[in-house]
Amino acid sequence: MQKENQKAVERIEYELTTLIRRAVYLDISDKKIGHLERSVYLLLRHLDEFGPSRLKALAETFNLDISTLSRQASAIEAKGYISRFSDPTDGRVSLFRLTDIGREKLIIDKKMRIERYHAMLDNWSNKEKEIFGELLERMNEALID
Amino acid sequence: MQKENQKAVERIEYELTTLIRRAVYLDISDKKIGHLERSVYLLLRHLDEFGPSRLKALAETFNLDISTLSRQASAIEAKGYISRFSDPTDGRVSLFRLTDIGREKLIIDKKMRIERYHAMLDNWSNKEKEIFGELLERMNEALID
DNA sequence: GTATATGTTTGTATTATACAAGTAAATGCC
DNA sequence: GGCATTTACTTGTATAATACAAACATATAC
Repeated sequence: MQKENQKAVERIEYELTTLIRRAVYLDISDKKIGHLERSVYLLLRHLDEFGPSRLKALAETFNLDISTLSRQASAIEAKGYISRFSDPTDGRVSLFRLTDIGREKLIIDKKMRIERYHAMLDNWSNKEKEIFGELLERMNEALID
Repeated sequence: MQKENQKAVERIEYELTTLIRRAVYLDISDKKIGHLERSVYLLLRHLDEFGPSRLKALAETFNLDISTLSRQASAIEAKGYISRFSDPTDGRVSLFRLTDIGREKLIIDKKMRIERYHAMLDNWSNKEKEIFGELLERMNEALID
């Protein structure tokens, strides 16, 4: 029993490292989904889901340095996908929110991504998809220290 | 039914992007597992599993440019984890194989990684771990174009 | 009202990467 | 059997993402 368990965990370790390599590649390559870079997609999605946010919070969310987020956000702002406004209660803080264009871009890309997943998981049963989603979510919880 | 399916796929898309971000971070951060960088770990593991390999094949395996692999392999060679030998049937080809030190390092890191997964998945049943491994493998197959 | 703390931006260095040019070896053709 | 072409790899160069540190702006505490 312990041995079975051992094998299963080894398999998860193996498959996860492989998955990360392939999925990241897919995002970078020609076959990349949609128009938004991975980092942009994630940032827009976060703002869409959780509402306006400031740099420090975004940096924590994505486990990146604030300076990195500062540049990313400026670049995305320059593209017009997000806009900056001052926190009325604290003049130091820049808050970012999705623009209409940004939301539009996000919706388009999200749709394309989800369609690609639909196609990839074509031959999976609904039950399998549900279980996979659930286990991924639990894995993600486990990944937070 | 279709709607359920839709939701499940959306969840998979969401959880996978999150998982990639977190898992990659974990590899980079202080909490990183073992001593080997992600790229080194993957390369050593590949040589261990599939035997000696040449640059071109490694580049294809990892979806990276040959020049990138050339530098990576040289760096890993300089550390003494892999060694280079000439293909006896083709003088242009450099083949790489694990050294004893490299194998040792790989085993240590693999053990640490698997232990971490064990700890993270502590409260999963064996059945859940098995299913997750299986679904990840199928996902990986689906990710190949 | 000054010292300190906080939020962000900017300067700089590092790393991973791709693409292009160069080098060495093999293959093909006459 | 020697030259042209192809193949495998290395090296030069550019770019992008990142972290860390310094600078700057605003807020808070005493």
